[in-house]
Amino acid sequence: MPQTSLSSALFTLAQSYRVTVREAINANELGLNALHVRCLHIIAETQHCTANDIVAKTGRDKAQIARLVKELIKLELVSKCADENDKRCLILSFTDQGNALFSRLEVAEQEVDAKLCHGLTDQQVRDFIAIATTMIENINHNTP
Amino acid sequence: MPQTSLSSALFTLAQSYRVTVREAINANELGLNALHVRCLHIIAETQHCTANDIVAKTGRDKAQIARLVKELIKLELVSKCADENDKRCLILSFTDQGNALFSRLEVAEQEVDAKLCHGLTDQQVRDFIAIATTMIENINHNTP
DNA sequence: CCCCAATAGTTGATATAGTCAACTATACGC
DNA sequence: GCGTATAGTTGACTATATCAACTATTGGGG
Repeated sequence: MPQTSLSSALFTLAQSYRVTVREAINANELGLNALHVRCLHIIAETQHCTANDIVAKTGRDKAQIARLVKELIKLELVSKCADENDKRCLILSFTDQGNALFSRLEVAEQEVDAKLCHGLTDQQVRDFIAIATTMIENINHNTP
Repeated sequence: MPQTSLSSALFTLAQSYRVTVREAINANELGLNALHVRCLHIIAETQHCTANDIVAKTGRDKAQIARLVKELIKLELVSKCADENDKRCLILSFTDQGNALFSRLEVAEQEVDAKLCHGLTDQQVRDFIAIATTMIENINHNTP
């Protein structure tokens, strides 16, 4: 069935994406969900990453992030250690296991992305991301 | 912060969208969530709409839809009545209240959409929807 | 130096959303 | 009529998300 409106396209896509990522991830027996994956990405790309950084970048509730991080630590993918200068800050970093898993994860993600972008040109994908980014900014900034 | 990858753009957008719709809807004191809204749209645009139609169009679990519809009925926005030819099918239609609310809803949605699309051309929005639709098809169909 | 507002993180309680499986009632082919 | 498929409902459960209260630390005035 064709999607006509912006809202239904977005909504359907988000739902489908969530399901697909979950399948891909379950298939890879990693035992993680899409938000775990986002956290891992953020930890990977943020030097000196704290829970608060994740909250800021995801826009999620800090309680949710706290529990998520706790799970990652219990899975021994991530470890935390207090910042020397500010002991309130707990810096998150990958364990060896975490690094290994993250590599596998990147492969799995590329597969999902490839599937998602099947039949689309690179330019279309770039445009899509650019427009999505604009929309995100529109939502976040113009909130009068 | 800039969104670079497809997955994070999608994920962030879906999240932001959900929050914004919820705000818009709460602000309008309608007491409905985004899925309620989708259901109302589907009921509006589908002649002879059944719960099953909603399941098909949303891809959600039928249990979830059953409960959602029950809520809409309790709110007296929608009524259901058995099909004469097939009494298993319960056809959903708006009550007068439902019609009135749906009109208000359309206005609220247009505002969200307008905000979302601020600074984008009509062509960009059309392209965006088209690409999103392709992605949805990619996910749903090529599932080998 | 000590108090205090601000910040980082944790936790409990609760709400919302999504999933699975079993069940009822009707319909249709044979 | 009988089995089977279909529409919808329900219960039990899991996962996600949110709110508010709490601890521990920090840095800045007085």
